[in-house]
Amino acid sequence: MKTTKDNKKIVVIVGATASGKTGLSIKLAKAFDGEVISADSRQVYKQMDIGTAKITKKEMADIPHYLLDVASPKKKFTVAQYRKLGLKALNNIFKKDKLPIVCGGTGFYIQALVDGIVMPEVKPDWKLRKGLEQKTIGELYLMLKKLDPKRAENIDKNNPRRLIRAIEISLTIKKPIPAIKANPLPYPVLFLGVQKDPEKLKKDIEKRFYLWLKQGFLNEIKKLRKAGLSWKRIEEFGMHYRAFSLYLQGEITYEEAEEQSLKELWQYTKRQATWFKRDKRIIWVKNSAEAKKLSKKFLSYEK
RNA sequence: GGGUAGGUACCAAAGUAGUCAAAUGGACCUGACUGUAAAUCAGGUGGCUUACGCCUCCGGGGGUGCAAGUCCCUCCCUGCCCA
Repeated sequence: MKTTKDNKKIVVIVGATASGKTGLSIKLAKAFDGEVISADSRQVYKQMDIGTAKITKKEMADIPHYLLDVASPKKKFTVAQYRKLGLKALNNIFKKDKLPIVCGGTGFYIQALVDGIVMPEVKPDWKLRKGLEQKTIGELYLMLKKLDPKRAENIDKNNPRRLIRAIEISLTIKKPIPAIKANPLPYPVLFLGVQKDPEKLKKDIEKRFYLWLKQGFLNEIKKLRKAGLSWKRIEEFGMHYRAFSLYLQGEITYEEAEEQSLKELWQYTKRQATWFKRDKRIIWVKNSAEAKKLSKKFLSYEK
């Protein structure tokens, strides 16, 4: 089946980590002549393969993939860049008359791309941040209120990270702050969610985690270090990257690192679930057959 | 056997007479998330109740006292030190 120029559609695959999104994306891509746009905030980085469960060349089975390895782990990658590159990839795929399959676990990225958030690119200003970090959240809030009353209205007042970023943005793009407006893609989108029994999911996460370790996850971290990343930066990647950085620095034991990783991996899947739960467009499927059926139906009608 | 420190809610750990259903951290649950998102943040976590409130609770038992997690006696248990 082929999509045609005037029949542009998008399939989105979401789900928890280790739920089987990747496998499904390949199946759908093969069945419906698609190409994959990854939506994963850590797989965008080069040199982070094992710990991000990045799809391998072999697994790709010649299906083109986008938004993988597009950034240096030294530099911060943001949603704004994701959206920009994602849009480009989308057009690329449409140009080839193929079906774009957006697949990943970073709900925020998917939202930015598909539902559209217009945002100017603002690079992190480390000096600024360092200064702001000294302030209390009350002070930060007041500051933001002065700079951008509108943004201050609906920001989480207790969240220093968001406060700082908001200030940073309004300071560098000067006034007036562009109202962030939703700018959804003008194409029909099918949202598929890969569902897995929680018990099974937990087991699979664990299994995959130990596989990473066996595949040399520790070496991956060491390589990142050699490439010049600070421990602090590696810790920012979170979860097992943080836990094992701590271990390699001698701050916690290996066992503690394992335990902490597993714990945080699970907490992460719960956060993902919370995020996806509220998106009522997502149709939850239990297997690829179901997904194929739904996709077929979705793709068969003309726009 | 002697000495000593301790036994507090799922865990760790404050509290040493009233303002304690009991600080704080973790874990867990629920949730927010339109600019670091694998990040960050919020709320909840003895029982019943919409709520006011009521009941149960700080190793066991017994006291003192208007009032006890907090004081006294005793028993049990744990750590450490000396035998």
